[in-house]
Amino acid sequence: MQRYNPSDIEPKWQKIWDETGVYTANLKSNRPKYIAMSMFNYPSGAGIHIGHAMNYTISDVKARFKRQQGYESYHPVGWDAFGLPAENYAIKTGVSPQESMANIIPGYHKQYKAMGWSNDWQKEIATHLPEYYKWTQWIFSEMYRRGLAYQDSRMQWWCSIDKTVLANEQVIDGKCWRHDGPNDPLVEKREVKQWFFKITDYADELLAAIDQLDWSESVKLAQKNWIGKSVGAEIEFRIHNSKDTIKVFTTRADTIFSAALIILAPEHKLTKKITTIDNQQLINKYIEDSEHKSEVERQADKDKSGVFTGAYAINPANGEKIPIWISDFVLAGYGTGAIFGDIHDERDFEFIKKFNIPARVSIIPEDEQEAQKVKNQEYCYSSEGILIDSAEFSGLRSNQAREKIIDWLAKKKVAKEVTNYRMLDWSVSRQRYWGAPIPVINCPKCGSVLVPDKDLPVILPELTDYQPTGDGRSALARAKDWLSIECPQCHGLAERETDTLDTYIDSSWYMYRYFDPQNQNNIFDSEIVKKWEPIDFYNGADHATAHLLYARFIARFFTKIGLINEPEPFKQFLFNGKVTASDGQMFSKSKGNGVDPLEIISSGYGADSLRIYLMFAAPLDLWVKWDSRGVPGAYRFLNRLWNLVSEYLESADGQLNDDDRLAINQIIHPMIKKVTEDIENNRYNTAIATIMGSLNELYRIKKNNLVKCDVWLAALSSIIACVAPFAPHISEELWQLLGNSTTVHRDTWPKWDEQYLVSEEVTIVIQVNGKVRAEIKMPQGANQEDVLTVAQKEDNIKRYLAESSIKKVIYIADKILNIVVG
RNA sequence: GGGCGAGUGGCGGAACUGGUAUACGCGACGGACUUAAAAUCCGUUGGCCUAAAAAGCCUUGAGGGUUCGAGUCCCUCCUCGCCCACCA
Repeated sequence: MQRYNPSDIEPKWQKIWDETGVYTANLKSNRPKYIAMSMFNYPSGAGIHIGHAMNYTISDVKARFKRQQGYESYHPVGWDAFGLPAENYAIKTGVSPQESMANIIPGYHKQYKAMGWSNDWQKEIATHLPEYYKWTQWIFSEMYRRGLAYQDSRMQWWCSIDKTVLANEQVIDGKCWRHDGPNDPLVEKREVKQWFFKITDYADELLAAIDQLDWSESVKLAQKNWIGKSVGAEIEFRIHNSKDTIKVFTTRADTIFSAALIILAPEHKLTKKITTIDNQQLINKYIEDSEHKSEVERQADKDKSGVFTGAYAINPANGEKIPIWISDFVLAGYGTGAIFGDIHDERDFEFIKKFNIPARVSIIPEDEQEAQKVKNQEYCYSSEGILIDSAEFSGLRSNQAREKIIDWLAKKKVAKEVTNYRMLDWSVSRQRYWGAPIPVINCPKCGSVLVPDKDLPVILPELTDYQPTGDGRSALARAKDWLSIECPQCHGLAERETDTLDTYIDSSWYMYRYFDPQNQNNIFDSEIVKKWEPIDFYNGADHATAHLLYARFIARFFTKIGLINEPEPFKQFLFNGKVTASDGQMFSKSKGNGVDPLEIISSGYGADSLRIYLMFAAPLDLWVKWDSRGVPGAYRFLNRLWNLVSEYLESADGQLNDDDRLAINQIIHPMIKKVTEDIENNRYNTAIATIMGSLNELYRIKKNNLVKCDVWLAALSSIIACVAPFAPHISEELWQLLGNSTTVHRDTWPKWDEQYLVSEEVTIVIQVNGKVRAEIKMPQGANQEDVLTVAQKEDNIKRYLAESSIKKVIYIADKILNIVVG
């Protein structure tokens, strides 16, 4: 037989799989279903890199494993094609994004196939195609019709390079996520009219459902923090000599009696109105400064700054007159944009001390000495404690007083219980070209009017100039023919909306389109989706918060409108690690340290070796440092498997004695069990290690005893089937060489036989006082007395027992005998 | 600053609910094959002690504790990584 040469067999099988459609999922099958997928890819001119190889192999192994187990297993493929890179490329070169995508995507097909991923190409989707974004637009319309999409003017992050609005999560360390280099500018704030999805309506249920998810813990936590629920009270303060009132949000209503001042965010609506003439100049300057101050500067500048407005508020709890200040550490976007400051909060404490604002203490610890220090205001006491100087609430514990004080203020109609979320509504407008146009017509008479469903999709017109207009509108404002349209309501002259939808919308529902990619009349056939939902396995190394949260939101929305049944789209989510360069640095184009999977494949090692290496190097949730010697190591393993099968095929027919038969079975069956459980539990590295170990043991046995017989055939078949999810090409080749006429990739997963999991003879470790002193062989299931009797005959044990007496014996069946002597 | 996670050979990493620490792979060393090299195959490989073996001692970031027995549980400390970061 020939030597193992991946360059021959890999392309051969890829072609055959393509032609025979082994990986085409029958969505109407009666088999149990399984769908495994990784976050879909953004096609760029660079092609796939080693990180993609990692991500997609993880879900491919899962899909293949289930397919071999007899599931109708679906490993879908699609393209997250809308987004800025293709548009920026278009601006630079004049090549339309539509054309770039048409050029780029076929290259990805080749690369995906070269990696041996078992994608179902018949159901491929791409978000930039009108047949897809028609339904992205439809989702917007449905949201609008149900009151979950609205338009509002907001201060928004603005990237001066891309000339577009950014969502909060697209601002990283004060810079645009696409331009975060040292020379890139900081983001600015601009008032922009935006479309929003009311995700905050779902905040509570999105939060509540997190605990039940079978997801990586770190991601669950990130989601919780992102939603950021906090329960407290909104308390209303009258302004002295004015009819206006200021509402503040607090989670510590129990500290209200020590309120020393009110602090407003500089952007707060009342700031300018209440400022007294004497203070106007300073206040205006402060507001102006903080507008220009970037988020980075605000954060870097931990030192508290602020200006007194000259106005006073009345504490509704005790009638005290307290000053109103402004400071940029108070965030306009959270709560009411105003707080009451008191000595029991670290930040307020700092502020009060810095500006010498009179303050007093209302919570003290139980310890008398400490209480005295707190009363002397030596440090900030922000923990729970006992109330003092708090009228009828004095003496209560702070955690109990909290609710009582809110009730009391509520009766006076100056407070109510409120829940706040860190998460804001989802800004879905983008002033960019390369996205799904928002299906809205702006009519001078009727205002915003939805494009009727029958006119969807609103096709994105091709342009010659893709540069945003710079006035805040996308390049679509230049497409005059496209822009002007008759209003569907009054039939007067109107204009189309020039904003496009955030690409996170495209990716928040794509998993459902996979089940019915060609449907022209509906977003998808609910019956099919209800059969296939939820996604059984999902993985990725990015997007722990935004994408997953938005997908969960859309799934809940779909559930409410009856399209699907499962409010949670992803049953299991694995947040896998990334691959970095050997020095731990991220791969990047600018560093030129990238590793090209296709180069490794074509260098002769093949995709199978690359796949094995990536899955073997470390547990899936750890980051892997690329090691160029890893792939050759994986290749050696596959080569050993190849050579063993070759030798078997060239050997003569024969019989094995009972001992050898048993020995081989006792290698293979535990392996099957371990590999099955490990893949199930996403422990691919130990699954591969187990197969390697078994192969090594078979090598030890084969020396004199390799003959063509049922036991060897079964052993080799099992090992090939177990390798198949990781190394699909070599296993298919060897499978066929062993005489099979059907593929190894369907219905071939071996079962283990319990009788071979235990051996008749076991090794028992003999310890004296917890230290290993001997090993003895005993029949499986021997009792303590027998083991002890045999152990006492061991020379080394005798030495230890000679001078002391046995005080106690601990026996763990078939494992350990510990003799305690004194 | 807050939260989460992790520290195991020269390296990546194993170790089930406390029960033979270092599986598997890489690297290194020795041998076979070869004119030679690569590839392949066989063997050795935590440290100390030893010519070698046996026996023994030490070893899972540091220190302490619980236990017959601790990488695993508890306490204190150190280091690293990731995420969030003035959210009232």
